[in-house]
Amino acid sequence: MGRFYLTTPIYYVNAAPHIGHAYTTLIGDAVTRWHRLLGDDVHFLTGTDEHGLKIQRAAEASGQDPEVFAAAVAEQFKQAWRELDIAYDDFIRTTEPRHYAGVEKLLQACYDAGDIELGTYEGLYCVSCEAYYTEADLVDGKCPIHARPVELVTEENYFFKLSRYEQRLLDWYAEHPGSITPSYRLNEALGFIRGGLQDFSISRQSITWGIPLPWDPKHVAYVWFDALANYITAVGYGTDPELFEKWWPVDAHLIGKDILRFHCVYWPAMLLSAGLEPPRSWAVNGFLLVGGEKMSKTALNQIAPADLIAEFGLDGFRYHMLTDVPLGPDGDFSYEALLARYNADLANNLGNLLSRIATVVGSKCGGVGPAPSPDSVLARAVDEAYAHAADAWARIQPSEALEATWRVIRQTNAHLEAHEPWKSEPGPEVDAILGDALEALRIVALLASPAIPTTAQTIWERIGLPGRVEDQRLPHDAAWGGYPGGLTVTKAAPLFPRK
RNA sequence: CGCGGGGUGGAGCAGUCUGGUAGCUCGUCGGGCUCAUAACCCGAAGGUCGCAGGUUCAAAUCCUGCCCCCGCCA
Repeated sequence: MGRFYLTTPIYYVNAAPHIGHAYTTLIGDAVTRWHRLLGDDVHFLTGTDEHGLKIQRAAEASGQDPEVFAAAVAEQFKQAWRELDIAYDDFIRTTEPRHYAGVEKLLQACYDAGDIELGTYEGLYCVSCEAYYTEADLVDGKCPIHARPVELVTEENYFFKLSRYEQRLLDWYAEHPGSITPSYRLNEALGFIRGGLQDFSISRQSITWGIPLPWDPKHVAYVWFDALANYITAVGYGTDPELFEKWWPVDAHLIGKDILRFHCVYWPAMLLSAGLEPPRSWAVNGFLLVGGEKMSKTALNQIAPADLIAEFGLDGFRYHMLTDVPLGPDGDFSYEALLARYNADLANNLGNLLSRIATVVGSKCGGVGPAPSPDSVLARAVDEAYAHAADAWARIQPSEALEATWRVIRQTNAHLEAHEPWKSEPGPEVDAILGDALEALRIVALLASPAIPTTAQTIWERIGLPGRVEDQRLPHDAAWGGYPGGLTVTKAAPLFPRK
């Protein structure tokens, strides 16, 4: 029991939500649901990043105020998360007053610490990246990422003196070696730091769509300084000291490998400068690939979660995303994998198990579920699965946790096969076997609920259990023997019809 | 010699740190069952663990060299 604060990146409102956003957000949702089951006081934060030149221009192009433009896209994200049953506790938008207040305080704190200084910057700037490039970076004189022309920009900027933090960051990571997972991402961050850190520009005069610097309002905060701060402004930095005291430092930032540098180098340095603690951990996931190919935003957008949900159900989609895409390496999304996973794990194993149990309980026990036997061989299987799953959830590895959980389902199918209760006359022996199966199913529903909350609740009710799965408490309610017996078991339509 | 990760039966992965009969899921084939969503259970085939050397009684695992793939380099 404790408190658990987890964040997703805040998503930039230049694009509508796509399956890549959904992937990261689903991991956060499942992991925080697990922590709620543990009884932790959970805070799950997501949100939108709404400032910057790209948004300013996109808004102008569509003839809208940036506020209106950003608000519309932010609403799309909220809608997408509703459709995926994302149980976030807070959704921060960088245009909110609380964020302005917090960013101003953070800027001022770093400025007062002497870590922000005025300088001049001239460089080749890509509007899409909101980043400067060197000649060597360019491909055919154009931005290597967007293949768009860069602009020569000269302006007076404020710089954050990141160069002063090289040793402090190395020292901090030496004391917190497990803070970045997978561990090779820590190596990347360390390699980057050891390579020498350069001060980075934190303000722009050329932009109006942003947060003005408190001591020099001609300048607007550079988008990364602004965006990263969301993790503290959302929990009261600058507005509610008591709240901030409760939640900071964050337990885990969920990030993509593309933003490792900003999150694991810039961000802790900014926090140290402001006298705040760095995050406790970062979990870095790879990109979502389609058919093994790195995909563009356009390709990402062509995969509509809504269509997949219509075909496979919300939990079918959630399960696939959490199972087939292990956190760390690049994941591969494919329709074929989704279909195979759905049929094998959800229809054939989990769904079919409930069906066969319900039928036999109906025929051999009059539809009343018996209690399990205390010394069932399944009890040990469940204990092992719980231990493994709990460990995996703690390491933010949903695929591993679910794999451990699904082992119980296979073992329960085998257990039924070994004793063939459908062949026996009703009696204590049959009751014990079916009680064991019902108990295994109860615990599976509980352990799988962070991934497939709706289905877990349905199973719970079909086997006659009262209340909500989400109100159970781990580890107590995952212990063998919790199914009381004497409950009505309902036979109904398959949970996951085969496709 | 920029830094780092990886190459294991058809596919995706574990095992490598702490050498000792190569494990898991899917797929394929055979059998069983017929309670169940043509589902479930059991069994089998299939790998010289990237290549070449070395250490050792014994190497996927340790050492050396090479090939290939990938990530990071503001």
